[in-house]
Amino acid sequence: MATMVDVARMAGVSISTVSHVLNGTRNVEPKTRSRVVSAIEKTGYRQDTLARAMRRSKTDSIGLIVSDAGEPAFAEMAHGVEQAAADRGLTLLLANSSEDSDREQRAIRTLLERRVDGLILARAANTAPDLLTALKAEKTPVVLLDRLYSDVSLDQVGADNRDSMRRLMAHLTARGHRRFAVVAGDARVPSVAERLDGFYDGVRDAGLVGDDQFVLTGTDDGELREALAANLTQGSSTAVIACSTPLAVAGLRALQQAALATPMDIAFATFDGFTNPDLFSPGLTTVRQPAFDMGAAAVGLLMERIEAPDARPRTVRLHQSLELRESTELFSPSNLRA
Amino acid sequence: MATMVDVARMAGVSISTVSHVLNGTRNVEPKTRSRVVSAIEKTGYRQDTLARAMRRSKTDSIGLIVSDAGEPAFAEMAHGVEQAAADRGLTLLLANSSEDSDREQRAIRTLLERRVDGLILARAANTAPDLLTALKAEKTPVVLLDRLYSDVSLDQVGADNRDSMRRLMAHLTARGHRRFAVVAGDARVPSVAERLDGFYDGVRDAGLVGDDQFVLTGTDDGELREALAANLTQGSSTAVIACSTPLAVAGLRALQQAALATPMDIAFATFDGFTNPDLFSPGLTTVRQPAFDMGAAAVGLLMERIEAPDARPRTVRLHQSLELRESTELFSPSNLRA
DNA sequence: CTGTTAGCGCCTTCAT
DNA sequence: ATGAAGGCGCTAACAG
Repeated sequence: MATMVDVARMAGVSISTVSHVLNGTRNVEPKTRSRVVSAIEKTGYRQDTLARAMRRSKTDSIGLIVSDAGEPAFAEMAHGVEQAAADRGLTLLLANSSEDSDREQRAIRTLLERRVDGLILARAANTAPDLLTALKAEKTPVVLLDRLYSDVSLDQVGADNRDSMRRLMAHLTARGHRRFAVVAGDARVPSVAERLDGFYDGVRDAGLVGDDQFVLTGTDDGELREALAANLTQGSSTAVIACSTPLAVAGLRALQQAALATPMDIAFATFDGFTNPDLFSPGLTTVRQPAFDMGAAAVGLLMERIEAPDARPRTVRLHQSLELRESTELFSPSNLRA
Repeated sequence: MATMVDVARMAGVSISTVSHVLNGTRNVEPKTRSRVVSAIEKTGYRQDTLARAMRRSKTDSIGLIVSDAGEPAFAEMAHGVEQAAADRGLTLLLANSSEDSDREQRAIRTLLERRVDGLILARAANTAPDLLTALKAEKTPVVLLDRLYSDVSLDQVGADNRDSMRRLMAHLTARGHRRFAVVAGDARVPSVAERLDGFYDGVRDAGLVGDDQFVLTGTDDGELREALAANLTQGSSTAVIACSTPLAVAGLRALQQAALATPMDIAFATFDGFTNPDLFSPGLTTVRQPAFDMGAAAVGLLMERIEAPDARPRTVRLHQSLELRESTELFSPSNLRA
């Protein structure tokens, strides 16, 4: 592999001249420049990013750690991050913690050792709180993605989970629903907790009692499905809300298991469930997360943070759209009473 | 940030000793080692991967370029690559070409400049053939993923597309189907071409005529959908096969557009369509691609190539499972004739 | 407008 | 069992 020395020798100049035409960092006479350029082509020279990064102490790369690369929402966030990074000439280092705080810890360390210019973290569910404070102590800028904290002074990008759930609840309660089954999942995950807050907002808005509601939390999707099926079989709820893609799957299976048809027997809605909720029968009412844009926004905040390390940290929440479809439309409990 | 010099000074040893305890690369007396270890902890020293990589000319990282990070299949391959890489202590650099050969070119260059130890490429549809030969000239090992060549001496990991399609066809022709609509997409994509080959295999197996079949190729999903809807409205086909996730979406929409119900009016099958094809009504017959395993296998081949640069290139094809569901079961053309 | 030179932090051969 | 020192390829003063 040719180095700058080879180029310099062939062009009959010093390596600093080569460096400067490469980076456009000072004027060089047109004809020497062209000599250098043709020498670069002739030798097939390519910059060694490693040496360059070491010297400049800047790698032009960012790291992204997601908690579950298998979930469509995170895949799409990663997509957005990659795009926004590439647009800015940054390379993306991707790691997956698989919801495991140890793996997450290792990933953080690895990426930091690789001297990424910044780090975007969609943290695992069981991350120890002090990780964040440790992270703040690093000089590497960090942006939290999707899973936010209320009490941490870091840049964050999330969605308006609480408000979206409240809007969904307004829709459902307006149709007469009074008893809900919420398949929430891991309540340690902030986005889940936010959605639950929104749920109780909606319960209160409608003058209902929180204790009457069936809220399913836990990390074992199979157990959640069983518990939901049992609840549904008893006819305890008239509407089901699933809070993620895997839980939407679990929810639909529970409906099958309980032999209930949507929307005739029960209403069904999902948070961030499927990419094409309209293709289901019935079409699924869905709160859609702008995952791609969230990823892109995280890169934006990261860049701003790098520019201005001491600016006040910001939390950005993107709007989720509430898409109403047949799964919550055709049926309302009043039908039953009639 | 502490460096080895700081650690060495604090421990009262030379930096070479520090290096050797760090890498376990030669014996050091237990008590000096422990002095070094505690100095490392006290200083919070962390290895600088950049300097290390430069010196060893080995980055412990691999690059992955996918043609469309938005497609679930590629997201899942990326997931598999990440996992397999992390298991081996390798960091993943991810780039997305968005099916654009220029972006792909740039991504390759970028990753090569970052001196990845190896490169996995799911190439774009319109990649110039000479790119591959150029890539072969590089000393960096390359593995082709999903989109293979028959005439290139590189390691490759794909799926048994041709055979899978043939099996799907056997299933359909056994049920009496004679006229098919295949939503193929971009025929320049090798995996698509392989599936078409398998389709014609199946046509021949059943003693049918290829010219009677309706094969839709092209890059504009909207156009494909319209053309399919037109074909279906005329009742020209009794079974539809969609060759990718976006085309499965287009296909289902075309069915809606033509006001045809599956499986009563028409059979529908998809290659690599949705993650949970059983949740659709009716359940969708699907050839499922082992995307995660393909990604992992690519990392495996890459590692072997790095170990043995001169071994004979291999092409690995993973098995796709044919999942039969109601969308091709309940209806058969003989019903109509009866 | 161009060249010389000192490191960035680390690994590794060569001494001791 | 340990140290000294060269150099990986590059950028950025500092000199002319």
